[in-house]
Amino acid sequence: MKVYKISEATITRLSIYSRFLKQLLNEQLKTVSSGEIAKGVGVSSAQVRKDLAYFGEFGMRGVGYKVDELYGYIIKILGLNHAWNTIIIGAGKLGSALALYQGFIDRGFRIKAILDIEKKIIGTHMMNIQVDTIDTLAHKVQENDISIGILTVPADAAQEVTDQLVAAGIKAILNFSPKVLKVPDNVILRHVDFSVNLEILSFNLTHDKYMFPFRIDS
Amino acid sequence: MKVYKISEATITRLSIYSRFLKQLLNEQLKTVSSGEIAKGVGVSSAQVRKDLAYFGEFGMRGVGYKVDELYGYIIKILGLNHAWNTIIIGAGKLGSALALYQGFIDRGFRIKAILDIEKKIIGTHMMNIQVDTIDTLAHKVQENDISIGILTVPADAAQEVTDQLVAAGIKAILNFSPKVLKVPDNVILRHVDFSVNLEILSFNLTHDKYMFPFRIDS
DNA sequence: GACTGTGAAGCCATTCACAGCT
DNA sequence: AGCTGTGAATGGCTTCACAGTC
Repeated sequence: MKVYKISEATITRLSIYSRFLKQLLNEQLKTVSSGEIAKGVGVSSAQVRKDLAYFGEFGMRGVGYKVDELYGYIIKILGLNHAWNTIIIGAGKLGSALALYQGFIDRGFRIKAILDIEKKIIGTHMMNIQVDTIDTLAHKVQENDISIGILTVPADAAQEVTDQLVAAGIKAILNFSPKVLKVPDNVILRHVDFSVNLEILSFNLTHDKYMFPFRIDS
Repeated sequence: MKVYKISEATITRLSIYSRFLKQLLNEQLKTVSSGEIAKGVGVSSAQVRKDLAYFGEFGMRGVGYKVDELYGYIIKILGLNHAWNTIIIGAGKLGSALALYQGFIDRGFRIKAILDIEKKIIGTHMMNIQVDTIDTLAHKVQENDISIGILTVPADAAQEVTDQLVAAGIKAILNFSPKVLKVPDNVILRHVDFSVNLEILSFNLTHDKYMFPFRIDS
């Protein structure tokens, strides 16, 4: 049996393809070629075909892919054919922005709890969820069968909250705090770092085209 | 003259190293080895040395790096030795979260304007900035010497606002909307996509360890 | 002895180019 | 003729391993 190692880049693109296909579905298109997908999302057509080929043969030679079928396959590959329960820790501006983010709901991510330590936030409502205290964390995770924790706490609280999530049996964490976190091997961790993204822009604005023609000290 | 192509991964790590070094500075540490940096941020020590070696010889064999010096070099490499003026388009929850984000201010990113189309938001204040209408965009960009646009508008408005930013002479865009944007070659574009990040977690939770042992249709 | 800087090797992802199917 | 699926080639990033320096 052939075993493929799928790169993160491939998964990222699959997610983008699926969003593009959804748009085509809304426009009632029946079939689409790898070249059209490529053009729509800004990659090469060979890349599109390679990405899909890891998972099966979804296309028809000479024709392309059936939009609805391909969309269904990718949703299944991404594991989005069922809902995921999530918990948000940190009910500040960012936490509430994420709680209200329509994109999550559209893709089957359900926010089952929002926690904070700030007394004046606790008890307020976001969507139809009441913000609760951090010490209910383990209870919430277990009671609601939560797989994914979304971290929007300040950097200095991030590792402690992470440890609590891990102890509560969380399976994956999406970290928005500007802090490198340590988790055990069996917990999946991703980091969305706003400052890093701006700093990459800063680097590119400063140096143009990623080329560094001489050493900084020369 | 040797010309290096610097990878985005290297730049990302430099940004992370600099944050770690700042922490060491606060702790009054004088020197640090590549191994200690590596441990602190979760990469290999060879990786740390390679990343730094693209830009110069900053270390002392047998000793390590002087923390304050190295921090200064990286800040300069990243182009953070001066301030960057930015504009936020979209004053919803996410836009205001970013406007108030301390991490941006700490690293020298100044928000000079916040725009929206919603009548009831326009005129309100965030930090000490008054939210203004979208049609002041070109004027704001030019008047305030703005290099970076931060996009937090809904997907269906994103390309139109992008075109306006480009026309106004923006140099770089950080896009938070779930939309693939087209910009000319001379404009730098980055995409922070919340849904994609959650969907990568979903994929990993579903398939474990990135291995795909059989085709989806087998 | 400790740690940097770096060429070489190894590994992984993307692109090429074409055989094969409709 | 058009488009997929894929082995081979290419290009790029990371790790290895060690000479060089303090």
